[in-house]
Amino acid sequence: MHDGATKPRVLLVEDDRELAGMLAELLADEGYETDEAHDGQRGLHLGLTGQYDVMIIDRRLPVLDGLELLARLRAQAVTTRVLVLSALGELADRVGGLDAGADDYLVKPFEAEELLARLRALGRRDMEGAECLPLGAAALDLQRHEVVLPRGERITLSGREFELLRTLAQRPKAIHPRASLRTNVFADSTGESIVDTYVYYLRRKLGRDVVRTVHGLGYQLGAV
Amino acid sequence: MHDGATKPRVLLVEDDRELAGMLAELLADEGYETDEAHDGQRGLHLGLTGQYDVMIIDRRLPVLDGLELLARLRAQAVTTRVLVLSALGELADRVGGLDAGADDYLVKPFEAEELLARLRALGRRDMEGAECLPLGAAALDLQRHEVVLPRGERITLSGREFELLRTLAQRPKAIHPRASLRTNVFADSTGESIVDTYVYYLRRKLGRDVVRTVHGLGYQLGAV
DNA sequence: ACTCCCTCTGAGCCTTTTCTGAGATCTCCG
DNA sequence: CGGAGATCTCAGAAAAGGCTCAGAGGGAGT
Repeated sequence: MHDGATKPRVLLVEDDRELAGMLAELLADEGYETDEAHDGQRGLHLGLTGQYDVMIIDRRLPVLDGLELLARLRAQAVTTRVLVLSALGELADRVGGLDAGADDYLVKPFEAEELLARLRALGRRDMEGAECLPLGAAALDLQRHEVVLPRGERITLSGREFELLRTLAQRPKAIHPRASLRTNVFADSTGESIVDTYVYYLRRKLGRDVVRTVHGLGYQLGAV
Repeated sequence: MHDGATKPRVLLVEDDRELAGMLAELLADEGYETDEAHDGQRGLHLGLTGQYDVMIIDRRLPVLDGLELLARLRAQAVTTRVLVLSALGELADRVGGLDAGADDYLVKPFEAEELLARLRALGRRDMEGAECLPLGAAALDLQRHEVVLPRGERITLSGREFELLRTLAQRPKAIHPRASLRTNVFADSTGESIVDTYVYYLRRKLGRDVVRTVHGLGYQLGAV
C-alpha cells in the first residue's frame, strides 16, 4: 500500500466515461495514481488483484451494481476504504450505502473540492508518518529521523545529524555557508568547527558524497 | 477502546444542551455509552483522558472552537475517529473541517438515521480484527489481555502493560513520544519515568525487541 | 487482617549524543 | 613549488537521555 515513496493509488469505478475522465485528470493533478474501471465486473477484478489506498465507486454500474461490487469486495476481506458516489441522495440511499460497507457517501452533483477533501480524510490514516524529503536516490524520513536507502535499508540519525541534513535537503541546490548552519542548527555554539564535525559524522554514516564541500563558501547537499 | 465485551463509547461535544440530550438518548438506545461535554475545554479534557471509540464534535463551541479542539486532540496523537457536526454547510466549511482532521462532516439539520449510519461506518474500522492485534510473529489478544506467541504459548499482561502495548500496536509504524504515552496510557502521572518503567516490564516479559527505542523521540513497536 | 499483585516513584548506573579543540591534510593562488 | 587559510579527522570530556531496579502504597480476594 501507500508507503510514502510512491503516489497514493486510487481505483475509480465509474461508467460515465466523460465524468471518469474528468475525475482521473483531477486526481492526477492532486498527485494520485488512478486506475479506471467502467463496469462493476472490471472493478471487482481490479479491486481484488490490485493494491489501492482508496476506492471511488459509483453506485449505478452496468454488469455489477456498485453496492453489490462493494459487498463482494468486503466478502473477500478487502478492507480498503471506499467512497461511494451516487445520484441517489435520499436518506434511505445514503444509509443503505454506508451500511453496505462504504466509508463515505457523496451525492452527485458534488464539488471537486469536497471529493478531494473526503479522499484526504480517508487516506490520511494510511499516510500518517510517511513524510519524506528526497535525498538523491534515497529519502529522509522526517518522522523517524532516518535515511531510507534505495534498497529499503534504514540508517538512524541523531538529533543534530538529522537537523543538519534536513536543513541541507530543504534547499538541495543552495550552498549553505558554515555561519548560517552554525546559527540555524547549532544555536551558535562556541566551537568553531561544530559544523565540520557533524558533516564528518554524516559522511561517516552515509558515505562521502552526502555532503559536497564548496571550498571557501560552505556545504551543499550531495547524493547518497 | 472497544473490545467487543463492552458497549462502544462515544464522546459527544455539543453546547446545545437540548440537542445534546436528545442525541445522548438516541445513542443510548442504539447501544452506545455516551460522555457529554458542553464546551470545548471540557471536551478536550475528556478526549485526552478518556478512551473512546468515536467522537462527535459540534463545530461551534464556547471556550474552545470545535476545529481548534480537533486540532489539539490530533496534536496530542489522539487518532480516534471524529465526526464533526455543523450548521455551516458551505463547501469551504466542509473542506476545512475535513482537512482539520475530521473523518466525516455532517451538516445540520441532519436525520438521526444518517448520523447513526455514519457512526456505524466510522466504528466499523475499530471493530474489525477486534480480537487480536498483530505483533510481529505473535499477536495481542484483546479480550484476554494476553500475548500469544507463535507456538501458542500465552503470556498474561497487567492492565497498564496491556494498555501500553496496545497503544503501540494500534499504530505499529508510528513513533510514540513519551509525553503522549504518558498522557494516553498513564493519565499524566507525576513520575517522569513511568513510561520507561513499563517499557522495561514489557521487555522483561516479552524480550528486548518488543519495543524499539528511538533515541530522543520515543518508542515504537518492535517484533516479539 | 493478611497476602498477593499491580502501580508508581525515584535514585543510581549505563549508553548515546553533543561539543570542543588540536593536529593532519587539502586547496588555492602567487 | 610553497605557504596561508580552509577543511578533515578524531579522541575525549560533558551533558542528555535511557535503563534497571528496589521499595512504598493501594486494592482485590481470602
